[in-house]
Amino acid sequence: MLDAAVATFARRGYRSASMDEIAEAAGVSKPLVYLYLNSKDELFTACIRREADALTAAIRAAVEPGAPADRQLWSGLLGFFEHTAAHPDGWTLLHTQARTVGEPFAAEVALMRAEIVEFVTAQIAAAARDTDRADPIPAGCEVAALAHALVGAAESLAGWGSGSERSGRENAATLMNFAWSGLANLMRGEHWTP
Amino acid sequence: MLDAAVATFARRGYRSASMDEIAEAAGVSKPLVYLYLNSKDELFTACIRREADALTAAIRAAVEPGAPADRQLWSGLLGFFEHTAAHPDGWTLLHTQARTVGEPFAAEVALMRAEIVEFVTAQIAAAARDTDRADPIPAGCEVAALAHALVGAAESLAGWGSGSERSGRENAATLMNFAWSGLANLMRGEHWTP
Amino acid sequence: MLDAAVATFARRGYRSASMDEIAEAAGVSKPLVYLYLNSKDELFTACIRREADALTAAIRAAVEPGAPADRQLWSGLLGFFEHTAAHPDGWTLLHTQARTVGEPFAAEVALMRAEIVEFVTAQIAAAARDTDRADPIPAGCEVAALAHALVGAAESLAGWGSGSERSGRENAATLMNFAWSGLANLMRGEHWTP
Amino acid sequence: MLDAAVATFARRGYRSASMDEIAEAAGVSKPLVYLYLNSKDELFTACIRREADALTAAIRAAVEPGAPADRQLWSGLLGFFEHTAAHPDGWTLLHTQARTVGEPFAAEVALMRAEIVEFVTAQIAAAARDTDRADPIPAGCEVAALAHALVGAAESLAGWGSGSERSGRENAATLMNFAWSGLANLMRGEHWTP
DNA sequence: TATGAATGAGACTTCATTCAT
DNA sequence: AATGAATGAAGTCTCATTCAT
Repeated sequence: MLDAAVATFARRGYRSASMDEIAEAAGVSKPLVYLYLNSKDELFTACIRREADALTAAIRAAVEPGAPADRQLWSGLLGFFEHTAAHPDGWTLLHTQARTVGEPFAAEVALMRAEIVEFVTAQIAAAARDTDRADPIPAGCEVAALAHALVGAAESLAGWGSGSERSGRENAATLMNFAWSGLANLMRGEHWTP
Repeated sequence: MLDAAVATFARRGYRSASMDEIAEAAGVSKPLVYLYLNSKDELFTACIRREADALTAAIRAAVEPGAPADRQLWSGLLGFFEHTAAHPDGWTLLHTQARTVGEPFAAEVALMRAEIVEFVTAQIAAAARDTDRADPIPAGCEVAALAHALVGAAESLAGWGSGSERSGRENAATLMNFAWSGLANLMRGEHWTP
Repeated sequence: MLDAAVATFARRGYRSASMDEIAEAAGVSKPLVYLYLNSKDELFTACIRREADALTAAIRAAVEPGAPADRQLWSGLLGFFEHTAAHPDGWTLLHTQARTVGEPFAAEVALMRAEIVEFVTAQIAAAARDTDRADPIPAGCEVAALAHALVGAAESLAGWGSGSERSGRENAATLMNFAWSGLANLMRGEHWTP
Repeated sequence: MLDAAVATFARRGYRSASMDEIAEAAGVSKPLVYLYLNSKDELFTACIRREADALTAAIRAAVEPGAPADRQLWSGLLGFFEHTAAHPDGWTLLHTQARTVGEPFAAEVALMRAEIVEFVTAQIAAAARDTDRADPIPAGCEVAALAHALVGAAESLAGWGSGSERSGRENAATLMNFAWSGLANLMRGEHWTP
């Protein structure tokens, strides 16, 4: 029943999706939906919560805990791309729809995103620690900004990949080449300056 | 009048924003809105179109046509970050709201985004041409993917910057260090492999 | 089970009381309610009928059959006030709720009220017969009207008494002083005229 | 428009009366009703308020300010009976329907009723003052109780009169004979005791 | 040109009522 | 005998859209 709701919300948005539509997609009657999930709000929250948990669980399951930072980031990205590709509706719900409805829902998603950014930040910081340089990252270019940029790039590729037939491996490899490699330079002291 | 519509749509979303609200925010009567823009759909389209044009124009105005690729990308990013920071409602409309409503509107935004991706792609390709290597970019890591990743990273930083007080220069510099530098490695033949 | 229904109907009204609520208050499942009493209408009717019968029975049990008219009226009023005070939900159901729903139910209550009015009328008529005057009650001031007035006064005191802590004896005494005494004057030929 | 609402609410009750029904009775569309009176609650409140004001105004207009107490009571009763007979729906709304819906509405009506009881109380008290007896009314039989009884009797006759064709004069005369005359006895020291 | 006034259509939600067990 | 599970029908309210002025 949540499956139908996720699909409908993802395709039509919170406001445009009607409870009639969701109930029909689920193959049940509308009052039944209200019996299990008490209101449209609660239904939407349940959908978000389920998809967010599924995504973070997929990422957590993919990373290899003890591995070096680049290896961890790589496997996390792989998990991310594979899960979003396998659950496009869920991904649309989280990335596109939930942020437009209002505070309580956006906050739910922001929490999940913060968790992912946190993970990426930790890997970058770990890599920075491994360098022998005292101050590996230049001013105005904080780790958090780098992490945000990386996550944004991943989100963009996830959305783009769903159209064409890009594999998760390709997307993850692109990001590692693109970003991680840039980070390495940065930490070696090679900045780009205008 | 479009200003009021953009602000209202950005803050409340397409479905939640009522024509009453928009008319009141514009300080005119509702039938007048219908006189100039015939329906809610057309009004929304007009808003998207105006904001999209403004953003692409700002970017175009910022780049220096004859400059080297990295310089062009840098100035384009600067234009992007400064315009989105100066017009947060417009940016929210394009990035957050327009994609949730449905095909015709999402397509409008996709067109604009394609134009930006195109510009970035061109700069990367130009940089690749300047290299003396025969095949500067490895398979599965097409230029388009790199461009998409870069644009996504920029979008993410734009949204993030609005919360804190990050300047456009900082965001642009972060991206150049992060991404361009990675590209340079790539073109020198240094890949990251799992 | 009827107890729960009476309490719920009295407190919430016919329409607002839901069958769920009643079933829960009775501590049984909803289908069981439908098994014994086939519909909400029938359940309500059964409640009314039971409370009406209980009230008339209480009054009947209170009056002393052979006593003089004033004594009979007094004891009947006492029975009325004591029963309504002891069963406030039942009284609310009959007096306040049943009349608001519509014809079939209001008629049920009207029947009970007619019975009470009838009893009062009989006492007034008996008192009139005891007078030696030929025409003890003036035109336009029929016995039935007097009885209706007396019953209305009693109903009003019953509702009022439930708020404060008035005893049934006080209420009954008030009415006897107020009304019966006026009747006595009337039968002695002393009218009030504008 | 309020006329239609009063009629519908009086006949069907608050819960059973649908906004569709009211709008149709008023000969307008439902949204128009919502435009002027914002919700069912507010509409009901407006109806109650209007009818309550009309009734108290009618009574106030009927009494002759300087007249003796019995004369004032008589004319007040006359005003009451004539107004309720002329506006049976309004009377049903106030007396039967408004009390069953819930606190805010019942309170509105209770206020009006308190005003009427207050008026009656004042007349009885005035009459008591005119007596030369020190303590004209026996214990347990407070003026307030008498007033409540009298008002209840009037309400009962108002409801009864609407069925048959009793005139307001007849009803008022009945009450004066019935009650006022009893009061006179009371004040002369003639009690009824069991 | 500009608007006050009006409405058809559709949304969320509730509830009396019934099966299958 | 008793109930968990399910639904058709109906109700309150909102909103994009249009006239008459």
